[in-house]
Amino acid sequence: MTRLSRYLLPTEKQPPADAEALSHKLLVRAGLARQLGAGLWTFLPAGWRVHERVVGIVREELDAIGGQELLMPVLNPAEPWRRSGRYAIDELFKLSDRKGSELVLALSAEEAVTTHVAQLVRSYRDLPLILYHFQTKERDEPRPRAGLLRTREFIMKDAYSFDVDREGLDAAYELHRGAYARILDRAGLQWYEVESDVGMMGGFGAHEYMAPCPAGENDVALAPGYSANVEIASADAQSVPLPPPLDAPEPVATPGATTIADLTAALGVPEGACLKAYPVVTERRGLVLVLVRGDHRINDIKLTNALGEAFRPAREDELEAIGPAGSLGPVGAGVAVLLDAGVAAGGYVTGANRPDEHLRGVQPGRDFAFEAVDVRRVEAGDTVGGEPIRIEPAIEVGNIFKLGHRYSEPLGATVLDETGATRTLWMGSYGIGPARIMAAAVEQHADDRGISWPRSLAPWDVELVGLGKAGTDERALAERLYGELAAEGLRVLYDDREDAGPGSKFSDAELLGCPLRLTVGRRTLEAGELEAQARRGREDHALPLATAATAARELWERLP
RNA sequence: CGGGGAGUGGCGCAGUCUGGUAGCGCACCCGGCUGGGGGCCGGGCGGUCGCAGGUUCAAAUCCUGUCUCCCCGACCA
Repeated sequence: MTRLSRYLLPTEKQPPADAEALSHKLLVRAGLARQLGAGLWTFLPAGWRVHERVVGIVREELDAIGGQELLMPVLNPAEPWRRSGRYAIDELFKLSDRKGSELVLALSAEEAVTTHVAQLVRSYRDLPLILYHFQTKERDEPRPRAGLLRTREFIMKDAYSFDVDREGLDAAYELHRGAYARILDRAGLQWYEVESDVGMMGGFGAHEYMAPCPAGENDVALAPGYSANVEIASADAQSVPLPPPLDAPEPVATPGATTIADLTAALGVPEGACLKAYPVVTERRGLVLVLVRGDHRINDIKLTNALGEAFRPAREDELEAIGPAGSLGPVGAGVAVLLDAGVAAGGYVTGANRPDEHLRGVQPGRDFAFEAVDVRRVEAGDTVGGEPIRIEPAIEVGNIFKLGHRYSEPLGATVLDETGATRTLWMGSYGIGPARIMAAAVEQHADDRGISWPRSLAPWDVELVGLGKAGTDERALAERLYGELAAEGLRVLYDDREDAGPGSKFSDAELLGCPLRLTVGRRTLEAGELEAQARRGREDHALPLATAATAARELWERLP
């Protein structure tokens, strides 16, 4: 019997002073988690129960697609990380042992799993293979934040697929998409699968699983039939009213005007009729001028992808070749020009590359050559396929990547195929964060009284609140009911505390958020009915005492 | 890494400007009452004021350094 009087469930009336995110406040207040240091969290007993319920769901669905669970160490030799090139990652914790051997704390397990597979799997007949584990990940985050949402140490389920060919990888990827959909549905989350950036070393295809909530760190762009991380989202080109075309660019004096806002004020044209010039420098291309419409913003990730390499903003001294900052333009710039696809044909106001002067009537193609790119940040109100886009904050609870040969190549994971030829394995990697699923569930379902767990994640199915003093008839009834509920297969938490009044017990139950609350007090005996309240919506039900346990189970089964 | 804020009992805070016996609420312990929405009465325990150095007759308070935590941004393979 789980008695609250003997259970470590330290609830608080007030949230931690420095907590900002709702899930951070509630997980602490409800006694589920406590912080040990920046980005370092302890799951208290009740919180760990929730975490392990998420783990159970993930495990079932991974096993169902043929995944095999194993366990690889957190502490890794540095050598395979050097071979894969990931030793250079800043987020990677590095250390050495007493002999001076270099070690790292794994931030995921591609190196470990690929090293093993390279040794153990030599034939195409051993494939396809999906391996996964639940293991602690260590990441030297520049800024941990928002309670459990971004931590330096966390448990992740990471799965890895191995196939002889691209088709095999595609099939494994699709299996995981199905499993992830089932996992997140079962966890009771609202979620989106979005296209995502593959990162600098990621591979060639990736999706993220996003649970919308205010504390989310990512923005997702959503429209009917479209969902993408804002990092890579694209939108239709919009039209903007432009002045009548000119036969040739015409200089205009713009004393002191160095920003788009200055220009619209000085010339009486809308922001969208100006072109903003952003000078950047890359290793291969050198100085490049990137142009977007004046009312648009550059998306750094899209620009990096368009360039195919990293970039940095040009320094003041590097601009002298073109013109003064504040009046940069493409005409006669003498450097390569990238033009955002959001710029429709027409005449625009641009910098003249001379102080206090701009050009109007500048037409892309006629007055300067350019390379067309899509580098602008999508904004709410943009359209895609004619449908309006909305942008929502969301927390990333999972991601899947097609890695290809990214790790199998450097770590030598190959097999012989049916013709005896050596084939480099095609890999995929698939992550999911149980603690983030937990926090997202809190964020999505909480109300002003506390957490409201979906049935699938709740630490207990039922919280049985016993009122009155120990030794009374109502307490005897409560203890008898506990046994009957357990016999119905329900997990029950019994609030038997002597030192808490009814108000405290109800408040704590609502804070903790078990789906069903049953109250046993003097009234229960007098009325011959058991009061049941569903946490979600706080709807009351009266259950006939004679069949209360069965009725409670049936009621519970109808809850979300 | 840039900007901002905070470290005073388990939690939330006041006191710092203007140096002079370290306080409040909750929690906790003991006793009693109460028993369907964080209840009441009485009595208690608990703090080298993050750390180090300095100024001073005297430092939570002033000065210097340092550590830690939070928020915004950058970053996030």
